[in-house]
Amino acid sequence: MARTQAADYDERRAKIVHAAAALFAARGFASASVAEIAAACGASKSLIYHYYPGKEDILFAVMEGHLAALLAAARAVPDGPAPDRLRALAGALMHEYAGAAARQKVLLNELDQLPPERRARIVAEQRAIVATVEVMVAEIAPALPPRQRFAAAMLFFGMINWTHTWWNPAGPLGPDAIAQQVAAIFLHGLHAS
Amino acid sequence: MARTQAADYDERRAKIVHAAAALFAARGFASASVAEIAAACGASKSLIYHYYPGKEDILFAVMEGHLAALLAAARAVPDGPAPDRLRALAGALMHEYAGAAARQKVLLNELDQLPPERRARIVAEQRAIVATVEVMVAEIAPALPPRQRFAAAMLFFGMINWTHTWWNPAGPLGPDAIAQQVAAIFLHGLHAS
DNA sequence: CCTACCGATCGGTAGG
DNA sequence: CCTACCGATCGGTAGG
Repeated sequence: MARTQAADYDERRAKIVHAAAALFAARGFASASVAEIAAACGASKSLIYHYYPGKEDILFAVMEGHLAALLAAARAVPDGPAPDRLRALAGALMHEYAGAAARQKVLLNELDQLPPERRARIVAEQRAIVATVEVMVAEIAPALPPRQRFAAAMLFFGMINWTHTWWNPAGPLGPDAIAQQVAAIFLHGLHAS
Repeated sequence: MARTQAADYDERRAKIVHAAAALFAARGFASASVAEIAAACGASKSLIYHYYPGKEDILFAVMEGHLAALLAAARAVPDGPAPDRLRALAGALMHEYAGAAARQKVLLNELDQLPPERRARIVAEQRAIVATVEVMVAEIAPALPPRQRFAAAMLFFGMINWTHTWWNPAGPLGPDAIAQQVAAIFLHGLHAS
Protein backbone atom coordinates (compact mmCIF):
# COMPACT_ATOMS: atom_id res chain seq x y z
CA MET A 1 0.00 0.00 0.00
CA ALA A 2 1.16 3.51 -0.68
CA ARG A 3 2.14 5.55 2.31
CA THR A 4 0.93 9.06 2.99
CA GLN A 5 1.70 11.88 0.61
CA ALA A 6 2.25 15.49 1.44
CA ALA A 7 -1.14 16.93 2.31
CA ASP A 8 -0.72 19.64 -0.31
CA TYR A 9 0.59 17.34 -3.05
CA ASP A 10 -1.92 18.38 -5.73
CA GLU A 11 -1.61 22.01 -4.72
CA ARG A 12 2.15 21.91 -5.21
CA ARG A 13 1.87 20.24 -8.61
CA ALA A 14 -0.59 22.93 -9.67
CA LYS A 15 1.75 25.66 -8.48
CA ILE A 16 4.65 24.20 -10.47
CA VAL A 17 2.57 23.95 -13.63
CA HIS A 18 1.32 27.49 -13.19
CA ALA A 19 4.79 28.96 -12.64
CA ALA A 20 6.18 26.93 -15.56
CA ALA A 21 3.41 28.16 -17.87
CA ALA A 22 4.28 31.79 -17.09
CA LEU A 23 8.01 31.19 -17.64
CA PHE A 24 7.54 29.12 -20.82
CA ALA A 25 5.23 31.79 -22.22
CA ALA A 26 7.59 34.65 -21.43
CA ARG A 27 10.95 33.15 -22.42
CA GLY A 28 10.12 30.00 -24.38
CA PHE A 29 10.38 26.39 -23.22
CA ALA A 30 14.01 25.87 -24.17
CA SER A 31 15.19 29.19 -22.72
CA ALA A 32 13.41 28.87 -19.40
CA SER A 33 15.39 26.77 -16.91
CA VAL A 34 14.13 24.38 -14.28
CA ALA A 35 16.04 26.50 -11.78
CA GLU A 36 13.86 29.49 -12.73
CA ILE A 37 10.71 27.45 -12.29
CA ALA A 38 11.94 26.36 -8.87
CA ALA A 39 12.77 29.95 -7.90
CA ALA A 40 9.31 31.10 -9.00
CA CYS A 41 7.85 28.44 -6.66
CA GLY A 42 10.16 29.35 -3.80
CA ALA A 43 11.46 25.80 -3.86
CA SER A 44 14.59 23.89 -4.78
CA LYS A 45 15.23 22.32 -8.14
CA SER A 46 15.14 18.90 -6.50
CA LEU A 47 11.64 19.58 -5.29
CA ILE A 48 10.59 20.10 -8.91
CA TYR A 49 12.14 16.77 -9.87
CA HIS A 50 10.36 15.11 -7.01
CA TYR A 51 7.02 16.12 -8.52
CA TYR A 52 7.87 15.72 -12.21
CA PRO A 53 10.39 13.32 -13.76
CA GLY A 54 11.66 15.91 -16.24
CA LYS A 55 11.27 19.36 -17.71
CA GLU A 56 9.36 18.04 -20.70
CA ASP A 57 6.79 16.39 -18.42
CA ILE A 58 6.03 19.83 -16.99
CA LEU A 59 5.45 21.19 -20.50
CA PHE A 60 3.12 18.31 -21.23
CA ALA A 61 1.22 18.94 -17.99
CA VAL A 62 0.79 22.62 -18.92
CA MET A 63 -0.67 21.71 -22.31
CA GLU A 64 -2.82 18.82 -21.12
CA GLY A 65 -4.32 20.84 -18.30
CA HIS A 66 -5.19 23.72 -20.58
CA LEU A 67 -6.62 21.47 -23.30
CA ALA A 68 -8.76 19.66 -20.75
CA ALA A 69 -10.27 23.02 -19.77
CA LEU A 70 -10.89 23.91 -23.41
CA LEU A 71 -12.51 20.54 -24.13
CA ALA A 72 -14.72 20.89 -21.08
CA ALA A 73 -15.76 24.36 -22.22
CA ALA A 74 -16.53 23.03 -25.70
CA ARG A 75 -18.59 20.15 -24.30
CA ALA A 76 -20.55 22.51 -22.04
CA VAL A 77 -22.02 24.32 -25.07
CA PRO A 78 -25.79 23.69 -24.91
CA ASP A 79 -27.62 21.98 -27.74
CA GLY A 80 -29.50 24.08 -30.26
CA PRO A 81 -29.20 25.53 -33.77
CA ALA A 82 -25.62 25.60 -35.12
CA PRO A 83 -25.32 29.43 -35.15
CA ASP A 84 -26.20 29.54 -31.45
CA ARG A 85 -23.73 26.77 -30.67
CA LEU A 86 -20.99 28.58 -32.57
CA ARG A 87 -21.62 31.83 -30.73
CA ALA A 88 -21.59 29.97 -27.43
CA LEU A 89 -18.36 28.17 -28.29
CA ALA A 90 -16.64 31.41 -29.33
CA GLY A 91 -17.66 32.98 -26.02
CA ALA A 92 -16.56 29.96 -23.99
CA LEU A 93 -13.15 29.83 -25.67
CA MET A 94 -12.51 33.56 -25.29
CA HIS A 95 -13.44 33.39 -21.61
CA GLU A 96 -11.09 30.45 -21.17
CA TYR A 97 -8.25 32.29 -22.96
CA ALA A 98 -8.83 35.43 -20.91
CA GLY A 99 -7.81 33.69 -17.72
CA ALA A 100 -5.15 31.46 -19.22
CA ALA A 101 -3.15 33.64 -21.61
CA ALA A 102 0.17 32.05 -20.67
CA ARG A 103 -1.07 28.48 -21.04
CA GLN A 104 -2.69 29.36 -24.35
CA LYS A 105 0.54 30.85 -25.69
CA VAL A 106 2.53 27.80 -24.59
CA LEU A 107 0.05 25.45 -26.23
CA LEU A 108 0.27 27.34 -29.52
CA ASN A 109 4.01 28.01 -29.61
CA GLU A 110 5.77 25.06 -27.98
CA LEU A 111 4.06 22.05 -29.53
CA ASP A 112 7.22 21.17 -31.47
CA GLN A 113 9.18 20.81 -28.22
CA LEU A 114 7.19 17.69 -27.35
CA PRO A 115 8.33 14.24 -28.52
CA PRO A 116 6.23 12.79 -31.37
CA GLU A 117 3.97 10.56 -29.28
CA ARG A 118 2.95 13.22 -26.84
CA ARG A 119 2.63 15.82 -29.56
CA ALA A 120 0.27 13.48 -31.37
CA ARG A 121 -1.91 13.19 -28.28
CA ILE A 122 -2.18 16.97 -27.94
CA VAL A 123 -2.94 17.37 -31.63
CA ALA A 124 -5.64 14.69 -31.42
CA GLU A 125 -7.37 16.56 -28.61
CA GLN A 126 -7.19 19.80 -30.58
CA ARG A 127 -8.70 18.04 -33.58
CA ALA A 128 -11.61 16.91 -31.41
CA ILE A 129 -12.50 20.55 -30.78
CA VAL A 130 -12.04 21.42 -34.44
CA ALA A 131 -14.37 18.56 -35.37
CA THR A 132 -17.20 20.10 -33.35
CA VAL A 133 -16.83 23.28 -35.41
CA GLU A 134 -16.77 21.30 -38.67
CA VAL A 135 -20.16 19.86 -37.72
CA MET A 136 -21.50 23.38 -37.15
CA VAL A 137 -20.12 24.53 -40.50
CA ALA A 138 -21.84 21.66 -42.29
CA GLU A 139 -25.11 22.70 -40.69
CA ILE A 140 -24.68 26.43 -41.42
CA ALA A 141 -23.43 26.11 -44.99
CA PRO A 142 -24.61 22.73 -46.36
CA ALA A 143 -23.61 23.74 -49.88
CA LEU A 144 -19.94 24.11 -48.92
CA PRO A 145 -17.84 21.21 -50.31
CA PRO A 146 -16.54 18.94 -47.50
CA ARG A 147 -12.96 19.81 -48.35
CA GLN A 148 -13.57 23.47 -47.59
CA ARG A 149 -15.41 22.65 -44.39
CA PHE A 150 -12.18 21.91 -42.57
CA ALA A 151 -10.58 25.05 -44.00
CA ALA A 152 -13.54 27.13 -42.84
CA ALA A 153 -13.30 25.67 -39.34
CA MET A 154 -9.60 26.51 -39.23
CA LEU A 155 -10.31 30.10 -40.34
CA PHE A 156 -12.66 30.35 -37.37
CA PHE A 157 -9.91 29.14 -35.04
CA GLY A 158 -7.53 31.53 -36.75
CA MET A 159 -9.61 34.51 -35.65
CA ILE A 160 -10.05 33.05 -32.15
CA ASN A 161 -6.53 31.81 -31.49
CA TRP A 162 -4.71 34.74 -33.05
CA THR A 163 -6.20 37.03 -30.41
CA HIS A 164 -3.43 35.98 -28.02
CA THR A 165 -1.03 38.14 -30.07
CA TRP A 166 -2.92 41.41 -29.87
CA TRP A 167 -5.88 41.22 -27.49
CA ASN A 168 -5.76 42.52 -23.92
CA PRO A 169 -8.43 40.79 -21.81
CA ALA A 170 -8.39 43.75 -19.42
CA GLY A 171 -8.80 46.28 -22.26
CA PRO A 172 -11.97 47.98 -23.52
CA LEU A 173 -13.06 44.97 -25.58
CA GLY A 174 -13.94 42.08 -23.27
CA PRO A 175 -14.09 38.38 -24.18
CA ASP A 176 -17.77 38.60 -25.09
CA ALA A 177 -17.25 41.56 -27.43
CA ILE A 178 -14.51 39.71 -29.32
CA ALA A 179 -16.48 36.47 -29.41
CA GLN A 180 -19.53 38.28 -30.80
CA GLN A 181 -17.49 40.01 -33.51
CA VAL A 182 -15.82 36.74 -34.52
CA ALA A 183 -19.11 34.85 -34.60
CA ALA A 184 -20.85 37.62 -36.54
CA ILE A 185 -18.16 37.78 -39.20
CA PHE A 186 -17.95 34.01 -39.52
CA LEU A 187 -21.70 33.35 -39.61
CA HIS A 188 -22.53 36.10 -42.11
CA GLY A 189 -19.44 35.30 -44.14
CA LEU A 190 -20.19 31.59 -44.30
CA HIS A 191 -23.81 32.10 -45.12
CA ALA A 192 -22.91 34.22 -48.12
CA SER A 193 -20.29 31.76 -49.39
CA MET B 1 39.58 51.46 -47.24
CA ALA B 2 37.66 48.23 -47.23
CA ARG B 3 39.40 45.23 -48.68
CA THR B 4 37.73 42.98 -51.21
CA GLN B 5 34.92 40.71 -50.11
CA ALA B 6 34.24 37.18 -51.16
CA ALA B 7 32.61 37.33 -54.57
CA ASP B 8 29.66 35.36 -53.28
CA TYR B 9 29.29 37.34 -50.04
CA ASP B 10 25.58 38.09 -50.43
CA GLU B 11 24.90 34.58 -51.66
CA ARG B 12 26.48 33.08 -48.56
CA ARG B 13 24.58 35.39 -46.23
CA ALA B 14 21.35 34.38 -47.95
CA LYS B 15 22.23 30.70 -47.61
CA ILE B 16 22.90 31.10 -43.89
CA VAL B 17 19.62 32.95 -43.34
CA HIS B 18 17.75 30.31 -45.31
CA ALA B 19 19.28 27.39 -43.41
CA ALA B 20 18.74 29.17 -40.10
CA ALA B 21 15.08 29.83 -40.90
CA ALA B 22 14.51 26.12 -41.55
CA LEU B 23 16.27 25.11 -38.31
CA PHE B 24 14.59 27.79 -36.19
CA ALA B 25 11.21 26.79 -37.58
CA ALA B 26 11.73 23.09 -36.96
CA ARG B 27 13.36 23.15 -33.51
CA GLY B 28 12.87 26.67 -32.18
CA PHE B 29 15.45 29.45 -31.96
CA ALA B 30 16.79 28.50 -28.53
CA SER B 31 17.03 24.79 -29.30
CA ALA B 32 18.70 25.14 -32.67
CA SER B 33 22.46 25.53 -32.38
CA VAL B 34 24.84 27.59 -34.45
CA ALA B 35 26.74 24.38 -35.12
CA GLU B 36 23.63 22.94 -36.75
CA ILE B 37 23.25 26.00 -38.95
CA ALA B 38 26.88 25.64 -39.98
CA ALA B 39 26.44 21.94 -40.78
CA ALA B 40 23.35 22.71 -42.87
CA CYS B 41 25.47 25.17 -44.85
CA GLY B 42 28.36 22.73 -45.16
CA ALA B 43 30.53 25.24 -43.32
CA SER B 44 32.22 25.71 -39.96
CA LYS B 45 30.75 27.51 -36.99
CA SER B 46 33.41 30.19 -37.37
CA LEU B 47 32.28 30.87 -40.91
CA ILE B 48 28.85 31.71 -39.56
CA TYR B 49 30.38 34.12 -37.06
CA HIS B 50 32.33 35.71 -39.87
CA TYR B 51 29.10 36.68 -41.59
CA TYR B 52 26.99 37.45 -38.52
CA PRO B 53 28.18 38.77 -35.15
CA GLY B 54 25.83 36.50 -33.19
CA LYS B 55 23.02 34.00 -33.26
CA GLU B 56 20.43 36.64 -32.52
CA ASP B 57 21.56 38.71 -35.53
CA ILE B 58 20.72 35.74 -37.75
CA LEU B 59 17.23 35.56 -36.24
CA PHE B 60 16.78 39.28 -36.88
CA ALA B 61 17.92 38.86 -40.48
CA VAL B 62 15.39 36.04 -41.01
CA MET B 63 12.56 38.21 -39.72
CA GLU B 64 13.61 41.43 -41.43
CA GLY B 65 14.04 39.76 -44.79
CA HIS B 66 10.65 38.10 -44.61
CA LEU B 67 8.89 41.25 -43.46
CA ALA B 68 10.47 43.25 -46.26
CA ALA B 69 8.95 40.80 -48.74
CA LEU B 70 5.54 41.06 -47.05
CA LEU B 71 5.67 44.86 -47.06
CA ALA B 72 6.62 44.89 -50.72
CA ALA B 73 3.72 42.57 -51.51
CA ALA B 74 1.35 44.82 -49.56
CA ARG B 75 2.59 47.94 -51.37
CA ALA B 76 2.20 46.27 -54.75
CA VAL B 77 -1.59 45.99 -54.28
CA PRO B 78 -3.13 48.18 -57.02
CA ASP B 79 -5.43 51.09 -56.19
CA GLY B 80 -9.16 50.59 -56.38
CA PRO B 81 -12.23 49.97 -54.19
CA ALA B 82 -11.43 48.62 -50.72
CA PRO B 83 -12.96 45.15 -51.31
CA ASP B 84 -10.76 44.66 -54.36
CA ARG B 85 -7.69 45.83 -52.45
CA LEU B 86 -8.47 43.44 -49.60
CA ARG B 87 -8.88 40.49 -51.95
CA ALA B 88 -5.61 41.40 -53.66
CA LEU B 89 -3.79 41.73 -50.33
CA ALA B 90 -5.07 38.36 -49.09
CA GLY B 91 -3.86 36.74 -52.30
CA ALA B 92 -0.46 38.45 -52.16
CA LEU B 93 0.12 37.42 -48.54
CA MET B 94 -0.92 33.80 -49.12
CA HIS B 95 1.38 33.57 -52.13
CA GLU B 96 4.21 35.01 -50.06
CA TYR B 97 3.57 32.53 -47.23
CA ALA B 98 3.37 29.60 -49.62
CA GLY B 99 7.02 30.00 -50.54
CA ALA B 100 8.27 31.05 -47.12
CA ALA B 101 6.58 28.77 -44.59
CA ALA B 102 9.66 28.47 -42.38
CA ARG B 103 10.34 32.22 -42.29
CA GLN B 104 6.68 32.87 -41.56
CA LYS B 105 6.68 30.43 -38.65
CA VAL B 106 9.84 31.97 -37.21
CA LEU B 107 8.40 35.48 -37.50
CA LEU B 108 5.26 34.44 -35.66
CA ASN B 109 6.81 32.22 -32.97
CA GLU B 110 10.19 33.67 -32.07
CA LEU B 111 9.51 37.38 -31.70
CA ASP B 112 10.09 37.19 -27.93
CA GLN B 113 13.62 35.93 -28.46
CA LEU B 114 14.62 39.33 -29.83
CA PRO B 115 15.84 42.11 -27.49
CA PRO B 116 13.31 44.93 -26.91
CA GLU B 117 14.70 47.41 -29.43
CA ARG B 118 14.80 44.99 -32.34
CA ARG B 119 11.48 43.46 -31.38
CA ALA B 120 9.99 46.95 -31.47
CA ARG B 121 11.29 47.47 -34.99
CA ILE B 122 9.74 44.24 -36.22
CA VAL B 123 6.44 45.03 -34.50
CA ALA B 124 6.42 48.51 -36.07
CA GLU B 125 6.78 47.03 -39.54
CA GLN B 126 3.99 44.55 -38.83
CA ARG B 127 1.77 47.41 -37.65
CA ALA B 128 2.37 49.21 -40.94
CA ILE B 129 0.79 46.29 -42.79
CA VAL B 130 -2.05 46.12 -40.28
CA ALA B 131 -2.69 49.85 -40.80
CA THR B 132 -3.33 49.32 -44.50
CA VAL B 133 -6.06 46.82 -43.57
CA GLU B 134 -7.55 49.22 -41.01
CA VAL B 135 -7.96 51.77 -43.81
CA MET B 136 -9.79 49.17 -45.90
CA VAL B 137 -12.04 48.26 -42.98
CA ALA B 138 -12.96 51.91 -42.47
CA GLU B 139 -13.95 52.12 -46.12
CA ILE B 140 -15.91 48.84 -46.14
CA ALA B 141 -17.73 49.32 -42.83
CA PRO B 142 -17.86 53.06 -42.11
CA ALA B 143 -20.36 52.49 -39.29
CA LEU B 144 -17.90 50.37 -37.31
CA PRO B 145 -16.54 52.29 -34.27
CA PRO B 146 -12.82 53.07 -34.66
CA ARG B 147 -11.98 50.92 -31.65
CA GLN B 148 -13.37 47.83 -33.36
CA ARG B 149 -11.61 48.68 -36.61
CA PHE B 150 -8.29 47.50 -35.25
CA ALA B 151 -9.90 44.36 -33.82
CA ALA B 152 -11.50 43.60 -37.18
CA ALA B 153 -8.16 44.03 -38.95
CA MET B 154 -6.54 41.63 -36.48
CA LEU B 155 -9.30 39.06 -37.04
CA PHE B 156 -8.45 39.24 -40.76
CA PHE B 157 -4.80 38.59 -39.98
CA GLY B 158 -5.86 35.82 -37.63
CA MET B 159 -7.45 33.90 -40.50
CA ILE B 160 -4.47 34.61 -42.78
CA ASN B 161 -1.62 34.01 -40.35
CA TRP B 162 -3.11 30.98 -38.63
CA THR B 163 -2.95 29.09 -41.93
CA HIS B 164 0.68 28.25 -41.19
CA THR B 165 -0.51 25.77 -38.57
CA TRP B 166 -2.79 23.70 -40.83
CA TRP B 167 -2.48 24.68 -44.48
CA ASN B 168 -0.38 22.71 -46.95
CA PRO B 169 0.55 24.96 -49.90
CA ALA B 170 1.01 21.86 -52.05
CA GLY B 171 -2.39 20.44 -51.08
CA PRO B 172 -5.70 20.61 -52.94
CA LEU B 173 -6.45 24.16 -51.78
CA GLY B 174 -3.94 26.57 -53.30
CA PRO B 175 -3.04 30.06 -52.03
CA ASP B 176 -5.70 31.70 -54.20
CA ALA B 177 -8.46 29.39 -52.94
CA ILE B 178 -7.63 30.18 -49.30
CA ALA B 179 -7.28 33.90 -50.00
CA GLN B 180 -10.68 33.94 -51.73
CA GLN B 181 -12.38 32.14 -48.87
CA VAL B 182 -10.82 34.46 -46.28
CA ALA B 183 -11.74 37.58 -48.25
CA ALA B 184 -15.30 36.34 -48.86
CA ILE B 185 -15.91 35.58 -45.19
CA PHE B 186 -14.37 38.84 -44.05
CA LEU B 187 -16.09 41.09 -46.59
CA HIS B 188 -19.56 39.59 -46.16
CA GLY B 189 -19.09 39.38 -42.42
CA LEU B 190 -17.95 42.97 -42.06
CA HIS B 191 -20.67 44.32 -44.30
CA ALA B 192 -23.32 42.70 -42.14
CA SER B 193 -21.79 43.96 -38.87
C1' DC C 1 38.01 29.56 -42.94
C1' DC C 2 39.41 25.55 -39.50
C1' DT C 3 40.65 23.22 -34.95
C1' DA C 4 41.02 23.97 -30.43
C1' DC C 5 39.37 25.65 -26.80
C1' DC C 6 37.12 29.16 -22.93
C1' DG C 7 33.51 30.67 -19.25
C1' DA C 8 28.77 29.79 -18.18
C1' DT C 9 25.06 27.34 -17.64
C1' DC C 10 22.03 23.55 -18.82
C1' DG C 11 18.87 19.34 -17.16
C1' DG C 12 19.15 15.90 -13.97
C1' DT C 13 20.88 13.17 -9.70
C1' DA C 14 24.07 11.97 -5.85
C1' DG C 15 24.31 11.36 -0.51
C1' DG C 16 22.16 12.32 3.83
C1' DC D 1 12.30 1.62 6.49
C1' DC D 2 9.30 5.06 4.34
C1' DT D 3 8.34 9.79 1.89
C1' DA D 4 9.61 14.48 1.46
C1' DC D 5 12.81 17.39 0.64
C1' DC D 6 17.69 20.01 0.85
C1' DG D 7 22.60 21.67 -0.58
C1' DA D 8 25.91 20.48 -3.70
C1' DT D 9 27.53 18.78 -7.77
C1' DC D 10 27.43 15.51 -11.76
C1' DG D 11 28.41 14.81 -17.16
C1' DG D 12 27.69 17.17 -21.34
C1' DT D 13 26.91 21.04 -24.36
C1' DA D 14 25.76 25.78 -25.40
C1' DG D 15 27.47 30.28 -27.72
C1' DG D 16 31.43 32.53 -28.83
